[in-house]
Amino acid sequence: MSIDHDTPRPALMIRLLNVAFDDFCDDLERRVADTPYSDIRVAHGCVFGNIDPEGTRLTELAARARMTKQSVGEVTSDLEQRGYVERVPDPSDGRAKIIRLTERGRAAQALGLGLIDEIEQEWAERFGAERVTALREALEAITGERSVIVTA
Amino acid sequence: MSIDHDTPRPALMIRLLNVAFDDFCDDLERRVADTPYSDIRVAHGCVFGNIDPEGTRLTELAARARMTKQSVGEVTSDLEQRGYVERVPDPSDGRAKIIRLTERGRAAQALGLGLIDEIEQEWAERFGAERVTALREALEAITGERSVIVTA
DNA sequence: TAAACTAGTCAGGCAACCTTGTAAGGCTTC
DNA sequence: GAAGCCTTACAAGGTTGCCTGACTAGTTTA
Repeated sequence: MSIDHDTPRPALMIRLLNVAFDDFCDDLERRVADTPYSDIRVAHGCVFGNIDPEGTRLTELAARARMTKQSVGEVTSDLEQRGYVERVPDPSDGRAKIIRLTERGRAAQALGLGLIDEIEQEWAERFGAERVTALREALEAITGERSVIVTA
Repeated sequence: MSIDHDTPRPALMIRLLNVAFDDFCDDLERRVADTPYSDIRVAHGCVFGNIDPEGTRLTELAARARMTKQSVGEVTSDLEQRGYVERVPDPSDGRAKIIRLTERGRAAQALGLGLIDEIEQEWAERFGAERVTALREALEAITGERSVIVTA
């Protein structure tokens, strides 16, 4: 098996996805660094991006984030220590704890989600709104992630 | 600052990109595992995906992969040990070495690139060709990665 | 009320990156 | 043609962000 090296090859899809995601993360990181919450890293997103307003259990967070409980637990401890979340016992189950945003955590979350939307907005301005809409539509179809229903 | 929790929120763009990329990697990993090159991991792609047919210097590979020379050097050593690439001295520069695919490496590369295209193809069948075309078009525009010109 | 299950934590590990430092070969400039 | 600076690669060691496995404590089921 060999490859034709004379015809220019379209970029590999895996690379396109990788670069796009990477660029997004870098951009987000830079923006977060310019806020009062500069100690937050992209990895913290597994909590901020999946937690319900009334709080969420670790197991549930992990499932949503597609990560292990241990990993999310670590991130949670870090956020707890920094004052962004707190663990309170779940009244309905003695084993469980509810992870809940603190006031500071809520502010940071709102700001972070805003920055994420801001970047998408800027992509639309720079590269065309239809293009970014099509991107979103395709990604939603492929990943099966339509919308996050966060009900209070 | 606070968030409206009653209106369902569209999925975050960063999550869409993350999940899509992750799914792609997982799929690729599974497919590679069913080939004679099952010892290849996605991280090896920084070499396979950026190397020229006549070979490429470490520094150049690192630049294309957007990684440090050290990281790519590690991956290269690993691939070298497994017999996929070899380091030969660059005749035009005594300091440099050219990283070149072995016969086995070329076969693995061809197979891997084929699998990547195969996944994109299947996405097109499952989710609609126009959708995947639009996805590719948008990603190319956003990342600035139009095509890989690999000339022999 | 014992067995089976579930929630969370602790301990340990590993891949994939990074930074810093060193050595050797090349280019430049006087 | 030697001094000084850049470039190429490598070596050592560290960090991040995940993972698996083993365990404790509480809950549900038979």
